[in-house]
Amino acid sequence: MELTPRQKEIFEFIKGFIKERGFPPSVREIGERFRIYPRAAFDHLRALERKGYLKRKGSMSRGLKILVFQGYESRGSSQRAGPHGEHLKKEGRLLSREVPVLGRVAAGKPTLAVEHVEGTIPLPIEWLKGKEVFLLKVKGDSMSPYILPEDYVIVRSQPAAENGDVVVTLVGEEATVKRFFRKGGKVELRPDNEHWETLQIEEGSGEIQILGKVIGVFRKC
Amino acid sequence: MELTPRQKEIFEFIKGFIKERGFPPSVREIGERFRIYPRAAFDHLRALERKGYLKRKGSMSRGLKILVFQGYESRGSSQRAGPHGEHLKKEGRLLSREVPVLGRVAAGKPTLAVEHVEGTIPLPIEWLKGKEVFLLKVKGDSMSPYILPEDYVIVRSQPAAENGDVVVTLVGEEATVKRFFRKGGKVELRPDNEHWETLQIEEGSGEIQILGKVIGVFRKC
DNA sequence: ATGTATACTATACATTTGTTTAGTTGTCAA
DNA sequence: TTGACAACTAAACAAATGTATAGTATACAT
Repeated sequence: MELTPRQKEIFEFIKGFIKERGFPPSVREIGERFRIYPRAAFDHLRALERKGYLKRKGSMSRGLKILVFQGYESRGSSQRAGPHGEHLKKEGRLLSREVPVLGRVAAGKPTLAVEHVEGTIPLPIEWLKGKEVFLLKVKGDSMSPYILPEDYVIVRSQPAAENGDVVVTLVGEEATVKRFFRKGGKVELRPDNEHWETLQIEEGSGEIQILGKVIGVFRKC
Repeated sequence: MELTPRQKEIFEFIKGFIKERGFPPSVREIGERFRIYPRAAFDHLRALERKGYLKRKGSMSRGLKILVFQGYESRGSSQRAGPHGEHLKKEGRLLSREVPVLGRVAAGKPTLAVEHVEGTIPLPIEWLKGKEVFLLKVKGDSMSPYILPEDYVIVRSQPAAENGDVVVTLVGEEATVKRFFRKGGKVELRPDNEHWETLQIEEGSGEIQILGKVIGVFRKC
């Protein structure tokens, strides 16, 4: 159920009010803000409740609870409802998922051939929605100073990339993190650190394999 | 200012109430919970406000705003075995904890007086063991390229630092991330980015306040 | 001994606030 | 054209709610 522009306006005001002051606005405060009568504001609250954006608790003053925070749920999307590695909050909402940290990445295998899983780290589930993600502990300083040795990179499994993306690729036996560029028929893997050399490979030669795109960095000092 | 056991009990109830229902309790609801008269509950609210734990907004119904989220002084023990924000694995082992993301940090208060909690992010509990930790979303590029704008820094609450530590300090009204050095009687706050200037302050002048040490960085690309 | 702080009872008052009743106006689809 | 919905006005009611007045009892420090 979508909101009308007016309802959205009012919903945004309520969210902002709570964020700023720590408690929801009263019916009259909403009315004052939009120069409408309490009854009109009240009607809007009922509409917002009917559409599932908030809940009104009985007839309590300021008895509002925001239910929808960003957009909606990705309805019917690929919520990886795996049986393992998920954490439940008391209410039952998913908040984090155990993401595997891969040591070495096996050659040949598509993406997640789990030769060496060094452990797992819980990550916020919002950052993983609908994605197949793994972590990699970075060894070299080829992407310094953007990514430093010992950093964990959060990698989204995907077999292709766009110009400028930071990718994890399998060159020979080793997994490396580089910046990806395609120029004409050639693929370039550029390090951010100038002390390292750019790799140039013919496209489609099969010499490299893109494992995924770096969508985050995790540094534990 | 420490809370009495009774005040702590009531403060915990208020925090739990907000977390569960989305809005603060009324004076009478507090009274009913503890079987005391509205006036007694009201007195407790005034005590909690006087001690800086919450703020009452005028005479508005449920006009409460929590200011202090994590325990009091971390004198001695620290492990906040709070009932909220923790995730349990199916076997019952703790793996992650919801860590608050602070927007602005209030001046004056010891360490953890919080103006705006923008949300929470689950972090691996092993990284937080025995520490009092919060997150801060970085705004400027003064620590670039080590820390970039929009990065989250993981901050361990502590009132002092050692040379070379990256710290979060309160200079005037604003919280800034800089590298800390002490030389003779002067404190230096150096940015990694040369385009920014080093701040020099007399030690013990009270002009700056160390909020904590950066123990991690979180980048969502 | 006196003052201050905590923690409460009991009643009362004045708003604040959610909600009701009773309508109007405009849009848009069946 | 009829009906549903959105978006409102205007006034009123009853309940919820913050707060004041006026006290009691206990603990602790000066």
